[in-house]
Amino acid sequence: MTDTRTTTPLDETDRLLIEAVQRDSRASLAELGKAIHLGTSATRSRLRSLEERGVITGHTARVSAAALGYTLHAVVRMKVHGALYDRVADVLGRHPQIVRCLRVTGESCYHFEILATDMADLERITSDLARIGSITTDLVYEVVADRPSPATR
Amino acid sequence: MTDTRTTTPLDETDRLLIEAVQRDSRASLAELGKAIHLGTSATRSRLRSLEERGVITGHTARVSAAALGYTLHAVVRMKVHGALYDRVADVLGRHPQIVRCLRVTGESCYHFEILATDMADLERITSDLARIGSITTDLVYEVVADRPSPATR
DNA sequence: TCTGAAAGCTATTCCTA
DNA sequence: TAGGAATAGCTTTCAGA
Repeated sequence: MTDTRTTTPLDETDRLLIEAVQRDSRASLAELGKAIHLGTSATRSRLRSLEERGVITGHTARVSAAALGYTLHAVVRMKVHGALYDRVADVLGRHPQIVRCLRVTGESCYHFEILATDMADLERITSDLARIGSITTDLVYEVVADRPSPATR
Repeated sequence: MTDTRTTTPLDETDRLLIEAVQRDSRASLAELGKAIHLGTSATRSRLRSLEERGVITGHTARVSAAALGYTLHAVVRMKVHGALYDRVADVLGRHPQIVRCLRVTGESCYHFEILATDMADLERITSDLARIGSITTDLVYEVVADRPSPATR
C-alpha cells in the first residue's frame, strides 16, 4: 500500500523548495526560485521532478472547517472484530466527512477524524462505524497544531 | 482560541471555488474560473475574499513523509496531570516532527501525530512528552484516508 | 542541471455595467 | 458583483553550456 520506490535522494535545494511550496503553494515560480536561488526554468524542472517522483503528492488549500459549517470535530478510535478492511473502505466511501483514517498498532486498530454539522450528523456517521467494530468517540476542543512535515534538518 | 467570527455566508460559487482550490491550489485563476463559470477578475476577488475572511487559511503542498526520510509515523495519546497548556506549547516548539496536536474530551486530553526517522528518534520525542503526562504510543501502518473537508453538500 | 531569451499566457488594475 | 481592456509580469520552450 505504501510506496517504497527508491529514487534519487533529495538534495538541500530540493528540501528548501519543498519548504517554500509547503509555505505557499500558490507562489509563482519566480518567487519559489528566489527561495532557492535559482531561475524559473530550473525551479520548474525541480518542482516537476518532485511531483513526478511522488515526493510532492499534491497542492491543496487549507480550509477552516468551522467556516464550512462544521461545528463539531471528533476523533473516533475503533477496535475491529475480524479482517474488515473492505468494510472500512465502504464506510469511507459513504462519508466524505470522515476526513482522516489511520490504521494503527495497538488496541484500537483504526483512528478516524470526523467533521459534523451537529450531534445528529455525528451520530449518523459514528453509528455506521459502530457496525464494524467497537468505538470510542472524543470531541476535539482545539486543533493545537497542524503543520507540514519538516523537510530540512 | 477558535475564531468564531460571523461573516457573510458562503454561496454555491464560493463552495465550488473552495473545492477547486482544494483539488489543485497551483491552478491558475483562469482554470479556477472555469470550474465556477466566472472570469479571472471575479475569481480573483472571490478567492481573495475567502482568504481575507479566514475561510481559506493557506495554500500548501502535500509531501510524502516517507520521501523525506521519516520511516515511522506514530500516534500518541496523552493523559495530562494538571493544567499544562504552556508545557504542551513548549514541547511543540521543540519538536517540529510533532506535525499534529489535538486537545480533546475524554481520558486522553491530547492526541499527537509524530514523524520519526527511526525508533531512537521517536523515543527522543515521546520521552519529552512523557514528562508532561502519561502516554500511549501506537505506530501507524497506513494512512488510509486524508482528504479535504467537504465544501458542497 | 542550469541559464537566458522569445513567444504566448496570466495577473492585475481600473473603468463600466 | 461581474465583465472587459491594457499593462506588467510570469511561464514555457528551446538552444547552449
